[in-house]
Amino acid sequence: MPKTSSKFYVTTPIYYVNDVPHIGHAYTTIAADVIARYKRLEGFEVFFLTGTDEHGQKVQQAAAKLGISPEEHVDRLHQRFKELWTRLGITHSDFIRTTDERHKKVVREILTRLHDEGEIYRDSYEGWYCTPDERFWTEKDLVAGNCPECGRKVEKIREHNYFFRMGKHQDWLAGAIRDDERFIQPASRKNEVLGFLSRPLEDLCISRPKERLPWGIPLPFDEDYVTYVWFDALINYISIHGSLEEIRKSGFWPADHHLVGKDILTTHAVYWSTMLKALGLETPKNIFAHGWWTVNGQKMSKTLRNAVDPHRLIELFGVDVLRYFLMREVPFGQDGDFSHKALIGRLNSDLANNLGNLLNRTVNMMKKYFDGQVPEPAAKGEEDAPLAARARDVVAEVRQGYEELAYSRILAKIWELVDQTNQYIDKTGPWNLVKTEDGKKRLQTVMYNAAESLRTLAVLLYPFMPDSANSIVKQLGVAGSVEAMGMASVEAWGGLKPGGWVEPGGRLFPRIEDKEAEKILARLEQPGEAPPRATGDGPEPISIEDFMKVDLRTGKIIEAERVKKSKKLIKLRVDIGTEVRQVVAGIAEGFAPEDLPGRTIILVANLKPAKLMGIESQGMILAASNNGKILLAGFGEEPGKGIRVK
RNA sequence: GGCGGUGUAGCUCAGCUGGUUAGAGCAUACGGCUCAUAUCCGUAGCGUCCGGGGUUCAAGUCCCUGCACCGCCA
Repeated sequence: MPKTSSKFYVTTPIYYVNDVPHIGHAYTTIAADVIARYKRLEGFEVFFLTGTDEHGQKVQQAAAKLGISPEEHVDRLHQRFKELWTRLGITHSDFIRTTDERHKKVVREILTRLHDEGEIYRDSYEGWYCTPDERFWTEKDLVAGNCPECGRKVEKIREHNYFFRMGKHQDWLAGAIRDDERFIQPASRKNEVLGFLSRPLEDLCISRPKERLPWGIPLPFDEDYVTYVWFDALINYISIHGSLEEIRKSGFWPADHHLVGKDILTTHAVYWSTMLKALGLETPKNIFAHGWWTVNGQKMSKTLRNAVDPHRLIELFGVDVLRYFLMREVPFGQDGDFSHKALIGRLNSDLANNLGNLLNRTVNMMKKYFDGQVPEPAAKGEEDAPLAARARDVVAEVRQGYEELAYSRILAKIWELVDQTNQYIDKTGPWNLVKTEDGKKRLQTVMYNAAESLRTLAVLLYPFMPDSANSIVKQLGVAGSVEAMGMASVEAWGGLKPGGWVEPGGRLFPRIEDKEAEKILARLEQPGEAPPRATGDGPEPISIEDFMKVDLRTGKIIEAERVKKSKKLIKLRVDIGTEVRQVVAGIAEGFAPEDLPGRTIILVANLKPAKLMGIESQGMILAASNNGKILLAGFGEEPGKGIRVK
């Protein structure tokens, strides 16, 4: 593997602090940590940056809602991210906040320079402004002439702002993206960006009037404005290194990987690349857009987040198990589904049965047959060469896998060595070898090889499961850590020094037996406890416009059947006049399916369809439940089908 | 509506430039071992490779078309 540079720079996005960290944040950060740890094992000087994005309207609003200042809000929230990273064993080199003076200094430097060079100009534009929402909309955004967000009236405002000449970069950027396989990954996302660039690229508005939005970095050349939050935020990737001059000298630019969620790919691929170009800096070598996690097939909601709070998962399963699951379950770049069931499956079969048991049986036999000392290899056998060959092959493919950030594939590959080592033990049969003198000679080699294989595995697994990897080498009686051994130690077979004393350390990964799994699932996957509410006893007051966004319709139930394997759910077909909807309702504890057809109910007709137990539900019916008693909302008289309810 | 993608075993997916009996993991069934976390090893089954048409000596793999789902943009 030729090294082009001994320095390696990887980033996560800086996370927006209008929300507490959840599994999605953890995912990106773990992915970055894995590659960072791997590169360190390869001997690179690694810079790994994460941080928080603390300016902008939503932060200001979130703070206002809590009745505290933006400063106080971001101070509190950024801490939550730091805490989680510590807990997840994240080895970032620095943590940047966009409110750091060191960051603001570079933002100002960049703005001044681009302004001086004419890359930023002042202009006016007209738009439709929604005062309560404090948002601008274009003509096309408007819904029936009103604000698409809240439905209220908008007014036409003419406003001055500053613009970055982004449009002129369209052609070279499209070319660069098209011609460089590595620039934007995965390929499917690259095509989307090219699609975006196939229509005219406009200049970017990079300011907001301070009177409207004070929470941001003032423009150095016009104090009446603050910097648009994205323009401010993207600069974090270089502001960490100091001035523009220092960035060039640092050796950490261009970045090797910007890991981002698919939702912010365009911003990075287009805004950021053109900003860099205007500054005379290279574009990053790679921007990798990963997918999103659903939870049990559903989009993550606040309620569901409660069940997949990273802290809770760590408490239940441990850091390494969580890291392993997230990296293994889904190819990086694709969307995936998180479920506790799948996690427990991975834990029990991959980690406990295959890997954990391999370590355990090996260490145990070493104890039993050699008083706990790693033996010197003695008599060779035909089983040896294939094992070493497999190890060599796996190491090579793991290295290749990192080139593409193919985490899931890397882990699958590593498990080929796990499997082969279990097979090796099985074929050689140490428990038979121990019975004869010749056999004992052979046994020495067999046990040595099993241990060497595990040592190799520990090195390969370290980026994903650092604590477990170090526990493996410790149990094998290896002096020193995996960090100290590095990838160089697995290039050739036989790096393990005989003579070490094994230290049985108990189960590396305890299985979660069925009964316990059931308990965990029952507790977590049912909707369960409501999430804590920010304020008051009920939801906040809403306007009549808010309410009118809900399309309530009368409907007649024409069919009802129980959803298999569900206690609560009934699948309904509801006639709302214009069409028949399939609706899954959680009312089975109050109604028998046969009692439902013919009843007129109220349906939320414009609810986004969702899948419950794999069945699509196109709406929700209104019902009240109290202590297990469920009543359907309805009418004293027959209103007819498809009537709007308000 | 425009552009792109996906549809392969019960589940999740791999199958590069078309070529011998279509693969992996999990799940299921059976067998073996006993060092080990009732673990491990082996064997087996199951697939109209979404439907239809075409190109070819040969198609899961290429072309056309239909259906379903998804993504980006509008």
